[in-house]
Amino acid sequence: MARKKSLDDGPVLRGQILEKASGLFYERGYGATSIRDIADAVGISSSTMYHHFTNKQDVLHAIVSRFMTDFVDATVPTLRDRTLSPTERIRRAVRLHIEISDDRRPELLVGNPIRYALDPAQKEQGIKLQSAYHDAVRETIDEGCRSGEFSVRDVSITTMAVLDMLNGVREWFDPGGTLTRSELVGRYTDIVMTILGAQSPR
Amino acid sequence: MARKKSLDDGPVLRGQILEKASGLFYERGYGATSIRDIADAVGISSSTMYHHFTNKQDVLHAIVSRFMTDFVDATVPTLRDRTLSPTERIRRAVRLHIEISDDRRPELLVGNPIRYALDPAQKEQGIKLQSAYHDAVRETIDEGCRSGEFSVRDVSITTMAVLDMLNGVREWFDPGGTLTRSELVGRYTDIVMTILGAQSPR
DNA sequence: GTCTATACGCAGATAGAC
DNA sequence: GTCTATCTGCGTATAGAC
Repeated sequence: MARKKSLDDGPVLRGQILEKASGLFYERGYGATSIRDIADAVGISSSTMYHHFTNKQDVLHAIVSRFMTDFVDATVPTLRDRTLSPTERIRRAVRLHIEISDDRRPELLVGNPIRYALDPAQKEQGIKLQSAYHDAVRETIDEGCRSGEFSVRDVSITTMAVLDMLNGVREWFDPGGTLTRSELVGRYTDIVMTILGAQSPR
Repeated sequence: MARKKSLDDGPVLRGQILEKASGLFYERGYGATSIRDIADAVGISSSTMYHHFTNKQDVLHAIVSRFMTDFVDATVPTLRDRTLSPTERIRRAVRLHIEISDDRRPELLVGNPIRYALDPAQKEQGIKLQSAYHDAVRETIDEGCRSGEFSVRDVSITTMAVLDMLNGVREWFDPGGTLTRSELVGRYTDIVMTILGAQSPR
């Protein structure tokens, strides 16, 4: 207690802005959401927005950047954990990928406008983070092939196929439907293991 | 020859508008492209745009609708062709899916803003077309399972996994890269057959 | 650090002549 | 069927007081 308000409220408000902004971008799209909309949702004036972010693009970038950093931090260490077998690492990554995609769906889907809305430097940063994850998956699959646990014809193409499969889930999975998330994870883990030609299906 | 200009130019101009519009939407995004931008690209005035389309949303809808109709027309008859084995039907569908996605990439990616930019009725039409394709794939896989050609645990989930894998290609495949399109089709066909547990890799 | 007020531009869309 | 001219609103972004 007794923390100074000024040292705390800034970050807190910034977080609130990002939260409301991702929700609005998710619902209406980036282009259809105005700075005023976000300010209204947070309960501040639109000019206050410009005190915390330089412009609307910066808000988008902050959302994407934070999400992707969190995603990489959550997955890459597991994929790089040499105390686990490649099979086990991939199994865990499949679960994490699906769970994070589901937990933070708004932030994730906000990524769609990235193609147009971010400037080259911002886009570059996103691509770097994405590559860190992709590379970790690719190298794990490669390692599994060399150890004999996996068997695939082309590691790079197979990696992209697996990642696209996992990324697609966010577009159609309904958390309120009859298929539970953990069942989905189970099914997808099996499919991924089949693609990788895993020897021991368990 | 000797066709009346007035009977021909309308449709032609409409087609030109759709072509330029999909290119611009693809490059800059739907939100960042104005009616004036499209009109300038075609070489007409912005008000002429409103003679051919009721509004900007209508232009987007026309692009998406035309593309999806063509896609369904190209794939579903093959998937429903009972003179072919399920294996052969899926193989052809994989090829068509990848080739059409590549040939008409701008129109396809324009689909991204659909989530926000189209009204419910327009969205509904798109979903219906998409379902026609998805259902055809699902039923072909199901038929292959019943005939013993395929073996999967859950037909619906496997169908989504396969479709997501195929849809992902458009995001990363570079037609000018070292991997040729036909090699890609070959690799993806193999992967799909692996997922489906196809007996004869042929 | 937050506000009110406002500049400024551009977008979608329409009116009405030819 | 195409144009020129124009309306109208909204969005980003800033100035400057408190």
